[in-house]
Amino acid sequence: MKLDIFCLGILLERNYSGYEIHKVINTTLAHLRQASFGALYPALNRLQAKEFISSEAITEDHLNDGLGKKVFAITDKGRAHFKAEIKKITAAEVVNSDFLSALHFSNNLTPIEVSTLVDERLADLQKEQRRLLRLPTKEVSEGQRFAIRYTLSQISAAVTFLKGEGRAIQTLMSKQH
Amino acid sequence: MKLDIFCLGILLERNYSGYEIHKVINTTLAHLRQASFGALYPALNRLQAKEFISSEAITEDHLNDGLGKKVFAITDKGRAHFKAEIKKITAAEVVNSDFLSALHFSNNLTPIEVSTLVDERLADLQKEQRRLLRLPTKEVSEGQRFAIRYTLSQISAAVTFLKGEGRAIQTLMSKQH
DNA sequence: TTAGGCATGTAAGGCGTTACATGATTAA
DNA sequence: TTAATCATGTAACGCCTTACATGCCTAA
Repeated sequence: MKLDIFCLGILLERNYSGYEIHKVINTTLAHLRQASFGALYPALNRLQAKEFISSEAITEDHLNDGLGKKVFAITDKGRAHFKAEIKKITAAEVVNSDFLSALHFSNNLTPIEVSTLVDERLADLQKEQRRLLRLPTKEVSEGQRFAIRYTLSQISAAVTFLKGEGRAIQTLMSKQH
Repeated sequence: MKLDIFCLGILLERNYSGYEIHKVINTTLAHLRQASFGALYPALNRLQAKEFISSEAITEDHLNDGLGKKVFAITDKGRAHFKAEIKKITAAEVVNSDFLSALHFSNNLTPIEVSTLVDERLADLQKEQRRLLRLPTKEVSEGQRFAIRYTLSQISAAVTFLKGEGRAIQTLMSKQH
């Protein structure tokens, strides 16, 4: 899902400034995707150029140079565009895992490097698990709860696997050396 | 992990042509990443320019225009580069799920569209599960087995979740309409 | 007063995909 | 002979990250 469309989806809920959208994506929606400012601001400007969103300047200064806080609202045209685009999404997922690739080639790593990698991944997973568990479950849609629970089940399986087999690989790797 | 480095890792095992590397990545290593020809051939040419790999022409014709089958072999310089690069990999993973994003915003979809999406994802997961189970477990390194088993455990958890809660969401979505 | 968060934006570059272009070999 | 698979490559474009540039507001 392109960032442009993702932003429209967020603005469906309520109005946001660009800075706020960045925060929402990278904190409460971090299980779906990430977004940097360098991608986000041009995306919002494209959406506005296509009249999918409208903006209202909040701070009075810098109106000419485009700076100062702006709050965006989705337009009817934007809502229609979002509904059309989300229907095009298929179940196909793109895989690209540095962690698994490193482990696949792990006979080029020392047992210590492997176990560090596994431990770091475990720590990241548990941090993400805590984040998701802190998220509000009231006042969110069924679909939002679904995405959270799905991710939690994936994390849970990964943690279990790494705690079990992750420990075992360190012993096995040691024997190869 | 950049495609260049990934290719070096594959060539560590044995010599391959570009076409064969493409096949290996997109079939037996599909749980790690994908690669298109448009990315692969320039990557191999870059690696050769840096003397990380060497090539031997197999077919005698088209030697001048760069066409005709070539088989690549990793050099000592390439081996050293790979070992240095794989050590740099951290446990951080990038998330970007169209499937989950669509479900997050699924109040803009009909119950039928949601259930189609879930069913397609389930079919994809089960197809991938069968592929991984058919993969040889002998003659592969401990790390390779680890990556396969990790992915299988993730798929297994996803299938269980979608079969259980995935059915439930269809009922819940219907009530919202 | 200074560090950190709020706020917007541009420029360069990285890494990839899709589509196109070409041609050989092999099995039905 | 024809379709599929083998085989290599380029060009255009998409979408993103990192780094840079600027400046305000607020609480310790």
